[in-house]
Amino acid sequence: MMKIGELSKVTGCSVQTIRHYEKEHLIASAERSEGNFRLYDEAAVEQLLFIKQCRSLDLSLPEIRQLLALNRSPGAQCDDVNRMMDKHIEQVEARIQELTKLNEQLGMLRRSCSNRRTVEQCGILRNLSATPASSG
Amino acid sequence: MMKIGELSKVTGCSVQTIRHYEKEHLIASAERSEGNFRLYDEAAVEQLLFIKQCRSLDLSLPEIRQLLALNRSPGAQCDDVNRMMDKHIEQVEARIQELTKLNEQLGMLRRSCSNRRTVEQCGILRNLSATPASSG
DNA sequence: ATAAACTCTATAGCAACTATAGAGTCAATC
DNA sequence: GATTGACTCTATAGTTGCTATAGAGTTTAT
Ligand SMILES: [Zn+2]
Ligand SMILES: [Zn+2]
Ligand SMILES: [Zn+2]
Ligand SMILES: [Zn+2]
Repeated sequence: MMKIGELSKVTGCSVQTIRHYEKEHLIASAERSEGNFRLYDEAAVEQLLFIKQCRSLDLSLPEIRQLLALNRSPGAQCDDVNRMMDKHIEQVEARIQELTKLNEQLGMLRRSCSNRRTVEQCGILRNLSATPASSG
Repeated sequence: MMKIGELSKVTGCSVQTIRHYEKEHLIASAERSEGNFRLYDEAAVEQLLFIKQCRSLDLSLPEIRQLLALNRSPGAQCDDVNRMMDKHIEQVEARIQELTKLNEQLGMLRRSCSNRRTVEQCGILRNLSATPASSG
């Protein structure tokens, strides 16, 4: 059994993050030592690494909670997992599109200014001030 | 002079958002009526539209505050504006790259499961559980 | 006995809002 | 003139996934 500091080192999650996950019910309340310190075993390490892996894929804590629940009910079908992943992928792709469009607009705006002008003639500020044209 | 509700309608910013911008010093404290209602003129409309335009480009409130300050000091050079825009564009591009990579990983993961399996054999959950391989 | 290193709980902060509660204002109707 | 309804006011809490802090207790070493 290890204390929270060691679990933190082993998994690369900060101590506060681990406590945060406990509060959010992503990991079970740990056993406690006589002095009220949290005690963890190998299963906790694995679960925390699972969570970390999910977070690196930008899955939300509620999504991870759902995956963990499915993981615990082995009779369940994969459909739920797949639906969630599809939705998540959709959102990531939508965000990429948004940002790509944004990037184009920023590029155009940036090109409207050359250095060594004073702000009065600044194309950037002028374009920002202009009433936004119809988006066509 | 108009009250906050009309300013909200004209600009498409919510009433709370307008009050929030005031608290954050993006717009000046408005004049008040006898009954303590905020009163706005056309200049307020324009400034709010400027802010809205900046927000649609994902500029942060501090960045917008800086642009507004530059806008008010006409002798200033464009360099500051440009530096900020370049940095902002950099960050947007970095985020796009991150998300694109993420999207690839999610796609691979998603393909590791076909429907109508039970969770025990689920490729997604198994891959999430596996200790993350070196990223090569 | 004392210090260092660790842990505990509870709370506040981040970003840019959104939502709510409880109270006050204003114009119109009965 | 009392009441309704629409509007506004301030202050506060919630969103997301943490991070940082304060103040106290525990453990280990000297
Ligand atoms: Zn998601
Ligand atoms: Zn310029
Ligand atoms: Zn920025
Ligand atoms: Zn599956």
